[in-house]
Amino acid sequence: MMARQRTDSKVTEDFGGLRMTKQRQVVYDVLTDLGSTHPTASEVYVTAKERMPTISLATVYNCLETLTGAGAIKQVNIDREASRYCPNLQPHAHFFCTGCNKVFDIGLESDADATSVWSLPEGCRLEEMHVAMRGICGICDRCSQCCAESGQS
Amino acid sequence: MMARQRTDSKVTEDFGGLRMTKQRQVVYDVLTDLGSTHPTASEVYVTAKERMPTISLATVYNCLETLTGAGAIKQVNIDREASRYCPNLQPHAHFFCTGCNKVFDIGLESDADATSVWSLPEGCRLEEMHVAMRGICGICDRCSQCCAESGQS
DNA sequence: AGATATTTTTAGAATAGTTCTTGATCTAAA
DNA sequence: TTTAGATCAAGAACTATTCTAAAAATATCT
Repeated sequence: MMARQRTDSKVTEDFGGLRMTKQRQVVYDVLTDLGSTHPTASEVYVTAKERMPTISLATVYNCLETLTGAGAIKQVNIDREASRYCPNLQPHAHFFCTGCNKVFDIGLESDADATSVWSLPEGCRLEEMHVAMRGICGICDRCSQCCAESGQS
Repeated sequence: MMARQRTDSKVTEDFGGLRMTKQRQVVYDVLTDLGSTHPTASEVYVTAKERMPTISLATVYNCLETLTGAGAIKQVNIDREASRYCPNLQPHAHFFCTGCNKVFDIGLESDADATSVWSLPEGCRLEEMHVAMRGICGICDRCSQCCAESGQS
C-alpha cells in the first residue's frame, strides 16, 4: 500500500502518485505529529513554520487540500467552524466536546456498519459520510460534577 | 405540543415561548413552503423579501438563528458551504448529490438507532449528532447511464 | 392610557476563514 | 540545457456570517 522512499529521518509515503514536496511532507508530518488534536489550517501553519520558516499559509492550505484530495488525510468540519484536519484514515466519527473544545475520534462498534441504519433511496450511490457529534466528554462531565466548573482546556 | 393562535390563513406555532414576530413567521413559513429544498439564508431572504419587502438579510439571519435555538428548525451544514435550513424535526441524515447539487433527507431504518453503531467512550454525554452524506442520487445515476450527462438541476 | 424598559429590526461595517492571482521557483522531461 | 508544467509565496479578494448602533416595535408598570 505505501511505498518507501529514501529520506534522512522520516518515512515518506506515496499517496496515489502525489509528488511529495518538502512543504507537503512538512504539513503531513505536522499533522501526524499533532496526533489526535485535529488542528485547523492556522494551527498546522504555526507548527509547520517552526520547521520550515519560509512556508506560507497559502501553501499550508494548498498542501492540506492536495493531501485531502489524494486521500492521505481527512478534512473535518464541525458546523461552520474552521476546518480541522485528521490523519486517521479509519472510518470514524468526530465528537466535539463543548466543555473543553476538543475533538475526539469515535470508532465504530466492532463489525458495525454506520450506513446500514439509514434508509437510503434505491439507486443512491453513497460516496462519503461524515458524522459529527456534540456533547460533553467524560472528563468534562466528571469535572463539572466534582468542582462545578466548566472544564476548560 | 403546538398551541394554535388566531391568524388569517396559516397555523402559527408556538415554539418554546418564542415571540413569533411577523419576520420570524415569514421566515418560518418560507422555510416550510420551500419544503425539502434546504435553502440557504440568502435563498430564504429572496423569497421572504417577496412577501415582506422591508425585511433585511440580517433579520433573516437573526430569525433563522432564533428559530434554530428554539428547536423549530434545524441548521444543516455540508462541509463549509453556506448553512442550509430544514424544517424537518425528525431525526434524519442529509444526502448531498454532487450531480444535481440537491440535498435529500434520509430517514432512519425502522427502529434503528443511529448512535448505537458508534463506540462512545464511557461518560460521554451526546447531545447532538449530524450525519452528512455525499454521492450521486438515484435520478442523476439513472440519467448518467442513459444520456451520459451530469444531471444538472 | 402614558411612560419606561426591553426586544427586535434594519443597514451597513467588520470579521474570519478560505480562495484567488501573479510572478518567482522548483522539478521532470526532452 | 532548454522547455513546460507544477508548486510556492505574498498579499489581495471573496463570501458567509456576525457585529454595531440607531430606529421601531412590543411588553411592562404605574
